[in-house]
Amino acid sequence: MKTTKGKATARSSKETLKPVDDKRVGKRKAVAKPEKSSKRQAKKERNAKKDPNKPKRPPSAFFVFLEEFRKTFKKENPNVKAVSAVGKAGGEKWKSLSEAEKAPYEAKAAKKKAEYEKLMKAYNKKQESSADAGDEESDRSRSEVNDEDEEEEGEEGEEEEEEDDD
DNA sequence: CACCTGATTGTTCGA
DNA sequence: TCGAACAATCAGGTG
Repeated sequence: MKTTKGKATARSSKETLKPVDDKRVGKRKAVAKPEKSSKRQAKKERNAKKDPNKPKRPPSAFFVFLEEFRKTFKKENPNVKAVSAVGKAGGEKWKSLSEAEKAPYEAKAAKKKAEYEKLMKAYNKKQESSADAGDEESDRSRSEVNDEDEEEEGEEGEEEEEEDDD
């Protein structure tokens, strides 16, 4: 367990309790290797192409919020051209939001994740098919999340808590 | 000309 | 269990 540090993945317990920032990765590039430009940010799948259909990670609630925030931010700050500016402002605002406010974003992120899981299945399948292709259909049949289950705004009825602290 | 970097947090996979 | 990487963005900077 190692609670002494547990700074990372502290979310399991209570990240908010202790400052997790600390710039753990600072620039997600040094940490492990202080030197060496190990900064590979996924380029443009140009030369990557390592995986035929590697599903891109779904935008987290923060990114969903950021997307909208960027519009607003740029709208009020069309002069700002630094992506870091939006990131900082977004991050700050994000922390300012209440769970209820983040709920809609999380819900959206949750949906993306659901789709991502589906893609992952296909992705894993593809890799496996590499060795032996042929029965992918049988296995996928049951594994497949039903053929056409478009829940859409179903929303399961969660969120919408309406905290209304005001 | 093309790719990398910065900056934010969250999520996800791998060892 | 923990860490490291990557997701969008966008313009500037570098090889």
